[in-house]
Amino acid sequence: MENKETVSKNFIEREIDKDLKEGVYESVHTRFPPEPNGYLHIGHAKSIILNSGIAAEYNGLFNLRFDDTNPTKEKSEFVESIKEDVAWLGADWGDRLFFASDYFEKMYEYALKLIEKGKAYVSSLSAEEIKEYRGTLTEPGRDDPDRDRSIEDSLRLFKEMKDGKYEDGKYVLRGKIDMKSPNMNMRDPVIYRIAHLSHQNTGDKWCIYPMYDFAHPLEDAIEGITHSLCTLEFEDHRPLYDWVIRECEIETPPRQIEFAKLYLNNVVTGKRYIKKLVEEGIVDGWDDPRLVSIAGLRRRGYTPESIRNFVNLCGISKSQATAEMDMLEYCIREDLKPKVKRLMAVLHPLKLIIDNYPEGRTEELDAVNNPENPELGSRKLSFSRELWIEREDFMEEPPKKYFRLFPGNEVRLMNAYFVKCVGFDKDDNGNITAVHCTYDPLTKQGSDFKSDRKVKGTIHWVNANDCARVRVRLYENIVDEEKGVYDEEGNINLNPNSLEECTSFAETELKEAKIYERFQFVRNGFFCADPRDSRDGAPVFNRIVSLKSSFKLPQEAKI
RNA sequence: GGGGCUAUCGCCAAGCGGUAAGGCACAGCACUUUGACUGCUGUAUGCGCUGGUUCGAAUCCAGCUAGCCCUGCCA
Repeated sequence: MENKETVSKNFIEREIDKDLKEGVYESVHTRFPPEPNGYLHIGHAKSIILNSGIAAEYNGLFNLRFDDTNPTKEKSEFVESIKEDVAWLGADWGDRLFFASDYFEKMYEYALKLIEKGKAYVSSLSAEEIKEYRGTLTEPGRDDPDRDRSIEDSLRLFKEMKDGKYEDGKYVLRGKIDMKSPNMNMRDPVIYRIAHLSHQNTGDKWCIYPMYDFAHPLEDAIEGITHSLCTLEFEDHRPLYDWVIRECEIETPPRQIEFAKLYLNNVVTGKRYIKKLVEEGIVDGWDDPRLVSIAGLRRRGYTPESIRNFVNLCGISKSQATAEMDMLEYCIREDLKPKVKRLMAVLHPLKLIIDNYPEGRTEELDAVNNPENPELGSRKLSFSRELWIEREDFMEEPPKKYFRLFPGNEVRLMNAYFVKCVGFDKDDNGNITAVHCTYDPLTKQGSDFKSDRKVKGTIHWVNANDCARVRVRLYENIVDEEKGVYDEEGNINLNPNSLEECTSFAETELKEAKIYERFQFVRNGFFCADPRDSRDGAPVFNRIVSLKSSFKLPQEAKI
């Protein structure tokens, strides 16, 4: 179900075509370089799918590389979760799983080379002083007092930094470029810093670590990356990227191309905010189904195909894009439509009594699992005098154009009979407790019953005497749509109704639902069971997407 | 006297000098054993603004305006 009909190429593909045509590169090699400091979210999915997709499209290679050059933020626990998510999305890195930290030795040698060429020097300025010397956006910076330190001195000092002779912050290695550059990144960027910390991959072997701007181009070069695709905020870094490549005299220079990040409307994506939600126990964790982390989407029931399709649908450009949830939901609907069984269940039950159906009698009915896909087979349904139907499928006083059950009206019970409402029971509080109807045996499903009797509504039901009790979690938007995601103080607007768990009834088949197996049930949703959401061994179903309904109840109508 | 990038329908997005693709969303009709799905129809005389070049401009030029990013020993 991939949208392979790429009518026109995106701007990155056009650039690559040009490079290939001009012989700049002979083949294509891309990479996804996450820092292992957190969980992946929908935004990362775009990069993963773009990078791996480009490689596949051009018969090239794709690497997964952990950009672990800062031990203060990285943890190995994230490495596994990232690998899992990338693999789940279908990106294939083959045997090319790398760690930037594996190149520390080579990077160190390149740094030595820069010092020897007079292109880098050891600075003894403090962090505050460096900031002060850097100038501002509108004022040029001033030269570092150590800028003209001799090559021999810098070499000695840098080696001593590496040997652990100095405490954190004492010295720093800086590239010698241009303190007056309008591009802040070019004002003698720090290239190496001292950090006496245990690294998740290299342990205590190093106490100096390269900065991103120095490390990243070298990582790309070492792996033979041709096209280094990253997000827009690195555009200003490209001159520095190219500077490193040039000064380190890389024979086959990789090329950095930037694209716009993907944001989703009305969802919380900021790591800081998600962390707060997790810490305050508002959500279960990083994989809470209400979040758009890859793990959350997976648990919520999204398929990798649906996410890939979504990313492709969004497209690649350089203008800031905020996609709507509707598009993501469309993609999961499209993907699941032909793949899942369509079972029945009722979320908010109301008793339906068929007055003219013999008491104690039970019959079996056949039901096709998915009319669009015969391969999914059929199942048996049990039918008897008392059923559960959806509360909103009955109205005492229906508004105009309501064509489900109301006194005097006839509807079809899906996969069963026509049924005509003949009355209803109310308790002392005026609540409807049961609906009475009569059925017409001639209208049994599958029979060749024909008549000019038109029935406009078809409703779902389950046998009250033989059905599964299931729990369903209904997810609403995690934020208040009216107010937007954040208020003026930066607090998240939480919708208190973002999660509703209700006890419902479903076909018995759902009781033994396999993990991650998806069903389409009740007139309004796709559902998915996740092992973490099980209660007493029974699966809890998550409603992941609403189907569209063109009938909206009037506001004042009561159900 | 900062620099870089972006600007085409409510949301994405094609277009690359020859007279505005497509998808999502929305609306209407038809069909229907899910008010779903499917099918058909409709939706920018307009491409941030103002000028200019041209037979012809969303596309080229000039000047504006708005938004995003950059002053980590983060990535």
